[in-house]
Amino acid sequence: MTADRPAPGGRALRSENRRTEILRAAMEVIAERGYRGASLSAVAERVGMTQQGLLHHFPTREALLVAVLEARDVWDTGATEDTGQVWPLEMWTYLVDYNATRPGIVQTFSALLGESVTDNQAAREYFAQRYGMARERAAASLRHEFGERLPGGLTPEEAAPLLIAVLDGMQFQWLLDPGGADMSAAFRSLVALLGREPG
Amino acid sequence: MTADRPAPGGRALRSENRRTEILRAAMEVIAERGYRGASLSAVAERVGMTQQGLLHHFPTREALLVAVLEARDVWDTGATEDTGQVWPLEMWTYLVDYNATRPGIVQTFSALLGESVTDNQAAREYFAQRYGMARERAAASLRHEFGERLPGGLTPEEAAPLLIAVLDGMQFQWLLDPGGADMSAAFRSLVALLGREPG
DNA sequence: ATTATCTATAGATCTATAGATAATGC
DNA sequence: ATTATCTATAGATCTATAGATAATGC
Repeated sequence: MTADRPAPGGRALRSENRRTEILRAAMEVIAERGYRGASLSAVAERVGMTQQGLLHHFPTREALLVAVLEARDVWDTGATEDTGQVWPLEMWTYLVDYNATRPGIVQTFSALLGESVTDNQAAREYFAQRYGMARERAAASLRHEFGERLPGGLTPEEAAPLLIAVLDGMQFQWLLDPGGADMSAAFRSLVALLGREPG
Repeated sequence: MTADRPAPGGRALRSENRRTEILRAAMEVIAERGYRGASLSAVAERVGMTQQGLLHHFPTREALLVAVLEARDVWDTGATEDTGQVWPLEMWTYLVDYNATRPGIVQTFSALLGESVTDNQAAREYFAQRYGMARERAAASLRHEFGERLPGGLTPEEAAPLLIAVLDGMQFQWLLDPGGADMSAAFRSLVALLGREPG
């Protein structure tokens, strides 16, 4: 539908569109087979070109993976990153609800997370850095919302990893059994636990 | 050290030992490269045999994966499964502490969990069933420990997925940054949140 | 001229089958 | 006889390079 006719605009713009199509296809194939299983041919076929043609846009397979990871960063953290603003806790709830509407992308990144603990260096660095930032951001949100002391005597820094862990852990439970595990409800349960009289 | 001399016992016993060696090697290679990346040759080389020799013990690559998954079941759930006994909540804490002493195995199963959301049917079925059981078991533990009402008005069934999610989510954070994320501490924090006056 | 894409292909793998050989245990 | 293991090999892939061809835009 989109790729049939030549796109308008100059060469550079058309090439950019093509890259975007390839990235989308790569994410689909990674969701289905993981990065290890995502061959260049499989991605190329989905875009309607040859594997060698794909390598014109991404010179190596690794470059394609890195581009996928960077693409996620762009629309996931978006503008908030630069500004350094504190996310209200509500923003996290919104993020979970949003993720619940796009299982494909959640699946892509859950598969990549799994591979990041193996010898996939690009994925490992990406996720290691990402989690560091996520924990900091979560701690800031919790402090902003609840102050220095949370229930159970927890500090925001102690509770932050829990918040991130619940997000990730629930993604797996949900992907494996969408009817049996409710990401949004689980996250709200955690917020309910945290949003009480400190003690 | 162990594999150099012929093992004592009959043929069947020696074959069983061999299978065990192969399984251990397979888990190591899966930890390093994921299941997709774990070639029969790589596993065989680690045991000191050829890939074709390995296929004598496990007729297909898939059979080897299934055996790895079953092996985990044996010593993970062990005897508790059959008896149907309720785990005290302390048992979960003990499990986390134990896992913190064996990063290799945690890595193997985190990698497999990642692949389970892709088209790896054996892993998917294994983990889907495993999580169903884990949530039930967690709910029973929570009910036994805290009764019908937990803080935040949560029921044991609502809190159970959180407990499992924190276990899994923290494993990833810990594997990616052992110094920056403390699995045991995080789990204890969750227990602290749950073990308070219900409201 | 530059860019996008293709055909051809080298060089590495990978899984699995076929069949030979050596060692073991009744 | 049975079991464990090996050599040889078929048949599929996979990534990446080389070089040709067509289309685009200054």
